[in-house]
Amino acid sequence: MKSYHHGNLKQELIDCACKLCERDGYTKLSIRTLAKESGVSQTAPYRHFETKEALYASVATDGFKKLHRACFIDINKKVTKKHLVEKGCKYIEFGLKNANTYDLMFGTAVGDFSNYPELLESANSTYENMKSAFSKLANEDDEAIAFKCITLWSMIHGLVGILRKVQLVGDNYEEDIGPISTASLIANNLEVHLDKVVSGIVEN
Amino acid sequence: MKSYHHGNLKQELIDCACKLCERDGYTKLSIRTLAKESGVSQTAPYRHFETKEALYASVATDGFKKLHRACFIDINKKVTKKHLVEKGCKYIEFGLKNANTYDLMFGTAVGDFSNYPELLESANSTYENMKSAFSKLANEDDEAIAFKCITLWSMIHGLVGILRKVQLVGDNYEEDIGPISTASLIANNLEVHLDKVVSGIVEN
DNA sequence: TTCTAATGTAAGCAGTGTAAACATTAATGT
DNA sequence: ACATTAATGTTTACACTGCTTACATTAGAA
Repeated sequence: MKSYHHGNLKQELIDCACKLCERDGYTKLSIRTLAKESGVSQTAPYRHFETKEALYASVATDGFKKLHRACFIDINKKVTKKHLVEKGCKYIEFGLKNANTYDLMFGTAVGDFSNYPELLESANSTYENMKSAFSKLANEDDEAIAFKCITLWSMIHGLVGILRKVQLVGDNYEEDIGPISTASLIANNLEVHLDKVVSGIVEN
Repeated sequence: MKSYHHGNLKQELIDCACKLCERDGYTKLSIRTLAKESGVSQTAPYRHFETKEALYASVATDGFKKLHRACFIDINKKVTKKHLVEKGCKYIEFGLKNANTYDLMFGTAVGDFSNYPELLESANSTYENMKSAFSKLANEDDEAIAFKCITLWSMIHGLVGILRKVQLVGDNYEEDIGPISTASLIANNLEVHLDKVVSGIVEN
């Protein structure tokens, strides 16, 4: 016998949404199927998410938290260039392995983050950590550091987009040197590639 | 008196779709409103676009053609680093000023470009031109050049994404030096910023 | 001029986000 | 302990969507 109240619906909806968004892309997700999945009426989710965008925001928040965990640099220990390279790789890996969630995080599905404080906070945390890391690495004023952050962040973020777009997987780069094959090369030597990039940013 | 056949429906639909996609974002576009706009029945568009994705593909194709025009470097003349910087700026400007169209071009709304040959071709043309430009600039093997292309392209593409995400417009960067304000700084000094980036890529 | 392919329409299905009115239950204040 | 309220769930319904099917009109080739 099933009780009228679910008990933990909100979290279950989020978990389920995260899974489905990542599996099929967020465009395929419907509130109705989500409700069905949790064995609840079609409109029940609206008690926990005012709009579909709010649900997206929760999924994106979850994504940013995971990204943060993947890229976190411990500021209390000594920070080296290698840390930035390594965590940059982790970032890119996250973007490639969680492509659909990444779209939700950096696309336009959630319009204004400031409508969702938790999303805003989780989205900022990764950036803040990166900024702190650069601070520890070299003693510079805030502006210079922010500059470096945005430069590196752009590079990394752009690589995720481009590497995805050229659909590299399983490509044989020996036969044809073009954008696709080169993307494979980069993807398979991410660390080397990023090392160059980070060097260029750090040493300037 | 209106004739049964429209005469130029396909092109009119594309034009209208481009306009609406850019104005409201492609998610807001419906085939029905598009049909209404052209004074034609709801299902008429399906004679020209098998699916909505096909319509998106046409809009994206149009976008890539415009991008190509904005970034084209004449290969027959001498190519300099300055050209790359300048056209890089144009690229970013295009991405920022046509943000919604840009999403369609680089997002996942159109899944596999190879289903739309014209789209594939227009999408490649910019890249090919960039590759040629790098070739003229320095005599290197194809792999090295492709590497540089992807590096620059990623940087530029990433900047579009990041600059958009931090909503820089009208931001006062004197009061508070943080990520947003720095984005403004970069956006307002794109050429200087890109010059550094391109230098790093060219001279290595 | 006839036939056919291209292009248009009408009607309808299954699915969507979400609003409104109502039902049940958990939480709270006395 | 009990009444009240707020939270959470259901039902019903509206307006909208992409797309299919069957049919109508007409332009262009034979």
